[in-house]
Amino acid sequence: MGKAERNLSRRERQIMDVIYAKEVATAAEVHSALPDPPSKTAVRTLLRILETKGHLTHAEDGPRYVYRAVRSRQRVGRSSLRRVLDTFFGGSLERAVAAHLTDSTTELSPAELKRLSQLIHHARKKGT
Amino acid sequence: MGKAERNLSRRERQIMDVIYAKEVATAAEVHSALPDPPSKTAVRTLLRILETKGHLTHAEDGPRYVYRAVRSRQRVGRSSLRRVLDTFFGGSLERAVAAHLTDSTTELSPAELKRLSQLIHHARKKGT
DNA sequence: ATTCCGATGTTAAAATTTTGGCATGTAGAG
DNA sequence: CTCTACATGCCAAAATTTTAACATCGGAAT
Repeated sequence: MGKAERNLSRRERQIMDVIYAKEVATAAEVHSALPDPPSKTAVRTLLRILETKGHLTHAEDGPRYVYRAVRSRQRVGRSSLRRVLDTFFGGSLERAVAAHLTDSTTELSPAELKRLSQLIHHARKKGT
Repeated sequence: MGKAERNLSRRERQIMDVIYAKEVATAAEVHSALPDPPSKTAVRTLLRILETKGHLTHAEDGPRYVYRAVRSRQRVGRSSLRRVLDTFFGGSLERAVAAHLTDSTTELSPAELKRLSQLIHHARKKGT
């Protein structure tokens, strides 16, 4: 998690999360995806603030705005993942994967496992 | 990330992160690990608040308190990981791992890759 | 054309968060 | 024993965050 994300307030972060998850969202969509949502007006205010701070941009879609994150999902995702690894798994991807696999609520399809396996296989070859 | 963590303020979260990363920490340690640290008094106040809210406990070590998280690192780590997967990687572990492996700042030892490989291998056998 | 609906911007009050001053207590050095 | 250093608890001020009322604008339907 980068410097930028660390300085977001709680609501701001919740909103950024919604937008990262959906890639793109209108104020109404953000509103309905928020936990304990405040009024729609309040959500719009936050969206405008986030835009002012440079975290979001919007495009106009007819009468409404469609918001999108400025920093790419890939980029922020990577640093968020790293933060989780560092904070909870001693920086180890392996430990994180182990924890995830043994999580009872996790369901991995055989296909996904296979792709994962190939991924690791590739990395091992490369490293050698 | 569970309901509990979602309701933490920015500073509270920063402090919880420090404690999860170190497993255990004194007020002074938390203070020196915080980004843009406020006064030590301010940190102690936050620690007390977090304890009141049930997120931390302390044990006495001579004259000072040693704080520790109430919810286990494993447990919170799992849900934090899941939140990152859901928010940035469409819920897919595979995509997250792919992103992590191609992250230029990532250094994985051959040994870790091997263990990772075995981990997946196991999961595949089990799933079948 | 007019009205209605739903969108946005502005602004300021309410609530929460964040901070540190001050009082107090205790272990350890001299 | 006394003094110093550093710890804690309490509390209230300062700063930030969060909220929504109100004003406005524009498109769509009657």
